Amino acid sequence: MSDDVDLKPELCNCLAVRQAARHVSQFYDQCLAPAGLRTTQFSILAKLKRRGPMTINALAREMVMDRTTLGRNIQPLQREGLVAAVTGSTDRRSKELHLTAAGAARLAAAIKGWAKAQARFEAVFGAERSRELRAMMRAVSASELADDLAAAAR
Amino acid sequence: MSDDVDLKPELCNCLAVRQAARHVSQFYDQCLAPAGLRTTQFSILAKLKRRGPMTINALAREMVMDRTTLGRNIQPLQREGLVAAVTGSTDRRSKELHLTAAGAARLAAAIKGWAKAQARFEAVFGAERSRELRAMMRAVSASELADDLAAAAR
DNA sequence: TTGACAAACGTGTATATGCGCTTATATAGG
DNA sequence: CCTATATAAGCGCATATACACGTTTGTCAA
Repeated sequence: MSDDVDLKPELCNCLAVRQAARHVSQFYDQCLAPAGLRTTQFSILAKLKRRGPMTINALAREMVMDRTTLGRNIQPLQREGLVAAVTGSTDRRSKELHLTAAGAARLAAAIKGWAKAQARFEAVFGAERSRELRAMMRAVSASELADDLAAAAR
Repeated sequence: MSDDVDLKPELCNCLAVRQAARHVSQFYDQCLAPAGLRTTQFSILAKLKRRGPMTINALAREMVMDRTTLGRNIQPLQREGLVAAVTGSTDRRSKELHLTAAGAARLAAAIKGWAKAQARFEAVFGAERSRELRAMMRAVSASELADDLAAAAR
């Protein structure tokens, strides 16, 4: 054997998911651009709409996103007045993120673009296959990959 | 009906893939960190190893990545001498990316970490399911989502 | 030859991503 | 009450991502 491991990039699960994410993100971004939102921003507003006010930590967990990443992602939204961050009433360390009226309006305006992207995706990929894809992605997002790592470090 | 579209983030194909990509990337990044490489960097070196010297455009296409993104991603690799960029011999506009000896060495050192990540992923997710996942992701990456958009703009 | 067009790449700008470290606040134990 | 510890969030740093625009170079036809 020439190498320890035969280096076939097409076997890398990480690369596969990242490439797909780039491709899909570009498409959804194009569809949302007329409304002045990126996909990440749309997701944040949609979550807040559906779940109501949440702290940064809680929202970050739901988004499968680092806390500091979310903290930075809300900055453009705050600047535009789409999201308001208020100090928690019971815990003054925390900051509750609220969807503003302007935020709800922007979200409503963007839904057309999102629905278009979604429809196109399912037309190309198939509704059933799309369901399978989402289920698989959810399983990946929920998988506890790093547990082993922590154990090995001990 | 309350809304034009019922706003269920769990139906968004884009969000599902992005979240999975974040989660998996973090894990692979942790496994590659001891070798001093990010997953993107590892992918680039691996591609160059397997395919030989390539131009920025060609490599970007293969990575399902914007040309300018790749151009910036190779900067840290150039700085560390892992990749060399030389002006194309036949076309002086193009730049051929070459894996250096140091780059090959770094790649070899990182393969252990990658194999560990890969093994852990397949242990958690299953080998067969992982194959399906990669096939699905490749299909997504290859799908021509934006064609419609260009047609609609006409 | 030269001028129009296309292709390859770089730059400016903005957002996205996460790690390590720090600060402010809460909570439990003594 | 006060201290040790845990938790919420911010900041510095570096990389990742892509669009709009500009520059250089190649190509082809008049």
